Amino acid sequence: MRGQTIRDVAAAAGVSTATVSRALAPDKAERVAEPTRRRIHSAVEALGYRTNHAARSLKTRSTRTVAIVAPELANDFFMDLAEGMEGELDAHGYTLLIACSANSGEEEKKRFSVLTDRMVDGMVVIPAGAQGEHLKVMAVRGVPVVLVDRLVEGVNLDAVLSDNEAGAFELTRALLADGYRRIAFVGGDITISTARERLAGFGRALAEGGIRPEPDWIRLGGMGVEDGYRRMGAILNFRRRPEALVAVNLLVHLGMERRLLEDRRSGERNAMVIAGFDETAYTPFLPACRYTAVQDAAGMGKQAVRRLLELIALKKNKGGAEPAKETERGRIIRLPVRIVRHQGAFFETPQETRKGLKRNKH
Amino acid sequence: MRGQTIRDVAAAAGVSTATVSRALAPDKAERVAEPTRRRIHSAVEALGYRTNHAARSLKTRSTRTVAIVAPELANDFFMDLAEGMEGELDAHGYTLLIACSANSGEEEKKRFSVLTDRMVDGMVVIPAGAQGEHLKVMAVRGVPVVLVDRLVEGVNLDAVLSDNEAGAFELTRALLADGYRRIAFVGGDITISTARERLAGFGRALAEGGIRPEPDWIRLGGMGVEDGYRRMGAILNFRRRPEALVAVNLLVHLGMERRLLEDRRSGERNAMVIAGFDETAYTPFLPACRYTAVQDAAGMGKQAVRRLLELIALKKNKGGAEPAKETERGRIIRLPVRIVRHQGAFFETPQETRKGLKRNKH
DNA sequence: GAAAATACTGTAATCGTTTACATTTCCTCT
DNA sequence: AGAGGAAATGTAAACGATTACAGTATTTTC
Repeated sequence: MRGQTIRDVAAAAGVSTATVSRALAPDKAERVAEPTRRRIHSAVEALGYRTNHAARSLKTRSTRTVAIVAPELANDFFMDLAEGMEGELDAHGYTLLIACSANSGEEEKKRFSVLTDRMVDGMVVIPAGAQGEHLKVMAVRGVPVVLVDRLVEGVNLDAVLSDNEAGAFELTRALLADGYRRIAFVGGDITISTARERLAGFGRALAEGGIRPEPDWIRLGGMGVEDGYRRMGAILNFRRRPEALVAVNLLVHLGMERRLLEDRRSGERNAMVIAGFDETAYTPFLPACRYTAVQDAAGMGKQAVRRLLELIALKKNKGGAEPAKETERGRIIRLPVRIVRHQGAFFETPQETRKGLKRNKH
Repeated sequence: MRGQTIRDVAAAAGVSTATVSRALAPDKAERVAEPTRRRIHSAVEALGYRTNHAARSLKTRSTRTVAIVAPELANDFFMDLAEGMEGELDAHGYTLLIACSANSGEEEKKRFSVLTDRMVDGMVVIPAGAQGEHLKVMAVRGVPVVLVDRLVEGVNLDAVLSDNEAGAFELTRALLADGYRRIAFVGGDITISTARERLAGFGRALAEGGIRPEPDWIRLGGMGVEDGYRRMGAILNFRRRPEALVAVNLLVHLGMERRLLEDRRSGERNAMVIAGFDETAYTPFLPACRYTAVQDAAGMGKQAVRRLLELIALKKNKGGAEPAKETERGRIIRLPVRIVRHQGAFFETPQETRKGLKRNKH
């Protein structure tokens, strides 16, 4: 069992190793006469031959492997993304390697070097921060990279993003359409492109609705659960509270809901509604959740992989001499988000819900 | 930049390639004189040499890569597991490959063959079903495999499991201690070891509490959200309802909560509480959730990797002639679960909660 | 019908390591 | 002092594929 080589197959099929190699090549439809090909394939079958990828990689300088580098693995968005990637990769005979940057640029850098050592053909990166010196290095070295979820300052790498601006815009507009006028924006690290875009969409919707944004109601800062929790706490202390809130992302949203839940447990009856990004199997249980802008994470993974495979092919053809023409770099693919309406768990009955709201119907 | 080989390093350091190779070997502390080693390392530094893993793998027949095969990627348990694995692997200079079996044994088999082709050194598998002919093949071929989460009939592979019996036992006992007497068990595909063990723990707790289980209240069948939803529907139609429910797993639990949420939306005020397995960031929002038995998924990943690395080392030493001595196979590691009490979101105030329950304090 | 193009196959060098075996040097021991 | 051994290093043959180049048979072209 140990060690059926291409030579054994060649012998069994009565051809040379070159022919076997050609008959078995994955992408290039090498010209091998049909009968020969059949003979080779049955020899392969009979001997149980399996091509040795290490040897192949050594020669071809490619591994048919791409990596995903994410700040953390335990994260809904990431999982869906990975699942989307895996599907698309598998269809092209590639395998997925995963690495976790633990939310640190330093760690991210280390992973990159390990991964390039392993000769991954390319990588999809969810950047850990807003900076990316190390990413620039990749770009220069000519390692195919596609960013996902957010952009990084100072490097023009290809990226697959959601249409964040439109998402936040639609979300806010939906709230406006429901009659809410006093709307706040919660959370968001403004150094991160995603947060900026979403805030921009929020602003545009307000403007379009003829509403002057209240400065106090734009509570920026942070992208984590804790941040949402704290910002919500601050808002609850306002004498003049907003009726509706747009959360910058899922984690912030979650923190906000947590805070509201506590408040409710201590007897308060707040009727604020939240519009946020992304949904999970648990969204129906979020007490205040009214709208979500759902990113197509799996689709993003698929697109990212497609683009990455393009880059890989491109590089192979150009022999890697130049680190990919600048003109072709920095392409950004935007995927639309889907707005979904929810019945927050607090709104037990439509009656209660309506009662709880102070709508200013216009 | 393209192609600094070990030969270049050898030349720069004034030694032979063999010495360089030895100085750079990862595990075996090959004997190389200290000054030479230093010279080599500075040459490596100076040239920016990076070892070519494809070449190394070709010679050593190992890739320092292990794979995780899971039924689906988008799953809380899996993510934590993967994160645990990744950490432990990284510490040993290994990388993680992920593959998705899409809940199909057929697909799982395919993945196995792709992975062994890629020469992963071993794999951690969350089995897709209860059968595992293909897994048996692995065992025979001598590919190191560690199962996680559940056992598979007819193969005695190593496995890392939670102490499911104890978990269900403690969960049920906690309910009993709270005064609940009418307790049901919901969901569970009895061909799956995990479900069997949990049901057994449930039964033992009832027995110990001197309670004769009501046959109608053991609603087996399925391990998914849909199953929980349906079973819960059936239970709600009983004339004689249980006061508390033990869910076989997180998905079933989730389905049950969904059903309850709907019921509540239509005006019902049910006061049933649920005890289930695993918790997520969303657990505080689950309306009826009173207790959870939390598996240490990350810990399981870590343990699985440890055992896997042991198996890999073992195999290397024995030269892979025999497919690992039977006596050493089939080791099972059980990790304890942690019982956590929750404030289901339905129980707005302790008063309401108490009112809602028909307790039979003894 | 000869030349040129085409289709298929073979020969053998090569990718960059590892490692068995050989060699050299330098102790240690009787 | 010479044998025996240990320690450090070197030599060179693999590992198992790919592919440039070359060769042969079969068409196509004019």
